[in-house]
Amino acid sequence: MADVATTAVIRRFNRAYTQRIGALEDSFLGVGLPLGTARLLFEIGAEPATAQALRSRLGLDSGYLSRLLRRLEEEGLAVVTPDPADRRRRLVDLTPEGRRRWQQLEDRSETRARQLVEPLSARQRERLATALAEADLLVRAATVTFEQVEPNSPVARDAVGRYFAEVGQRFGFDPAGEPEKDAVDLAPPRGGFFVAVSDGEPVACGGVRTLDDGVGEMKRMWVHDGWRGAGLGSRLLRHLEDAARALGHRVSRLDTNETLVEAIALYDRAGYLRTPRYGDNPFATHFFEKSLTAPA
Amino acid sequence: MADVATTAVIRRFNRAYTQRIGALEDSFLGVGLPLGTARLLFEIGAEPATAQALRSRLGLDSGYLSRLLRRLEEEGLAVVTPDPADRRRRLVDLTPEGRRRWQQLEDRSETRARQLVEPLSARQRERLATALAEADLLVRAATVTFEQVEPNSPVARDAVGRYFAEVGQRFGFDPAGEPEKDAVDLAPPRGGFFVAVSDGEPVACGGVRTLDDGVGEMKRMWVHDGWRGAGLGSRLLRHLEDAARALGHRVSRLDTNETLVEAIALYDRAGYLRTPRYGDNPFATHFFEKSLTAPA
DNA sequence: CATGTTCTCTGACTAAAGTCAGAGAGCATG
DNA sequence: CATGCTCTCTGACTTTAGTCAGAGAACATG
Repeated sequence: MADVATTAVIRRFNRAYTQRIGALEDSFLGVGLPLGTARLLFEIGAEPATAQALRSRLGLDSGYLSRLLRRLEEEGLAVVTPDPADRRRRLVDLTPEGRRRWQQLEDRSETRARQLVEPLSARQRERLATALAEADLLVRAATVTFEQVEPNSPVARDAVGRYFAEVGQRFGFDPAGEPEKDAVDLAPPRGGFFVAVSDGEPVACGGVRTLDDGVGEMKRMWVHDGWRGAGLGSRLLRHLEDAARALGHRVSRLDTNETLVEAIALYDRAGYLRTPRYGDNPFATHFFEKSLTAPA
Repeated sequence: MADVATTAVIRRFNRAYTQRIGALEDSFLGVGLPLGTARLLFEIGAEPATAQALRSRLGLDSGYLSRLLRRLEEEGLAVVTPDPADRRRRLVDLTPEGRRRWQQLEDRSETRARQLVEPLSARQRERLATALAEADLLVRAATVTFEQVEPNSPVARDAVGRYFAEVGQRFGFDPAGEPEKDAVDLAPPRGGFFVAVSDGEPVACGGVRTLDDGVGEMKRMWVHDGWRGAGLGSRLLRHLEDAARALGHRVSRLDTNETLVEAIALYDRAGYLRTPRYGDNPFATHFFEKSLTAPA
């Protein structure tokens, strides 16, 4: 029933908002380009890329994209050059004139947003910003997905690097030698590593490895601090548990440091039970265990 | 600067939200109708209407709408009949089959919304609902506009009826004979009456009349109780002051009852000063006055 | 009841959006 | 270096979306 209420609010909001802000989409109009072309221009401006990447970002047919690019070229707004690394591919970027047009789109969008809040008082604007930021966080968190990656892939190293930085700061964890072990332990066939990426930035990660036959361990669980309180941690944990089951684990263990109180609370909530020390992690002060076969 | 922050939040939200929920728009797809046609179907289903009303709701060209309607008719989804009251007009409604399709769109939208919140915990859903409801209120309030109407038009009577109901309840105001006076006092050339309508419902109203040469009075100021706290009251007041200036008023007066504490606070904030009783309104306990010519 | 107005519809367009089937260049591999 | 694969491009479409200029019926008014 909370469900029904929530979806009703969402839908009510959507109707009203898109009607009023759908106007924002119109901001793509009025720069003398048809919508599709303007959207492409905007996307290139946000991040120059290969034709292929643009196609997947915008979900376009390759023939169609080709024509749109031609049009932008003709208008002197974009340049398409062969990628030196692979000359089948094309690199697309904006010309100075194209960037000027892109800035126009930006300005237009900014103006619309300003017009929207213009009738509101400072306090109301603040309330609106707070509400939208909260909604933004929750919606992003709800739609983020966990991808399995190699532990030594760039995105994984990025995420784990942030994790190390944080635990280094909080309880002096020393990561010496750890990445090398992870590269084997947290990769198939005896482990797995997962990251959640939003807008190109890692926002959470975690891995699972096999300790013993049927016994696994969760490692490197981390959630971006701007993303805490949106349920990413428990989703991550559930995801890791599924992965552990797929690896044949019947029991899952993990350790943590007493300074990570949010993590400890999370493990408690998720049904992990305190257990005596296992292993020789000198930084761990708390140890947990959970059966993965018990009925939820 | 609060401005910049607010617009940044809005734009960040828009990008993320439309990307994820823009999916919601897709819900118009996949029912075997092109987007425009589906949108029309949806609109008819929400409230059957004349072709004219649909045209203005959706902003369509009359020739285009005509063709879209023809298409819905051919597919057996809608019926178009002459309006008995004016046989130039056409009434449009859905057939049972059309209503079934409409329900499909509804279900699809509901499903999307449910999928969105599915990964969230109950508490997070509640937070999301609260945040979106707050944003919804503020955005609606910010985009509502005041329209001048005749004091005895249906929409004005509706709004004033709600006002009377409320002040009747709060301090026993008796509206006997008032509507007849309003019909003259709050209409051009010596007055004006304004309502704000959102989704077909009046959400605020207020009028101005001429007491004396250069002296006006604000009357019937009311804000829907679901809409309080969003700044509608002060916007309404500013709007009425503009109208008063247009009528040549240099001074504006108003009275109110002590039970209406929010209204009193509003008048204080807006620069109205307490003044001795004027007129013979037996229900008024507080009297205010403000110069409309003084520099803001 | 003549005249102007309102409302819907049709015909005749144009531009945008999107699809599909190759062609051709460039790369990767055995 | 032949073969298959990947990536982009072109040509030849179809469908949507939207505009514009009347035509014709129905209403409103003097």
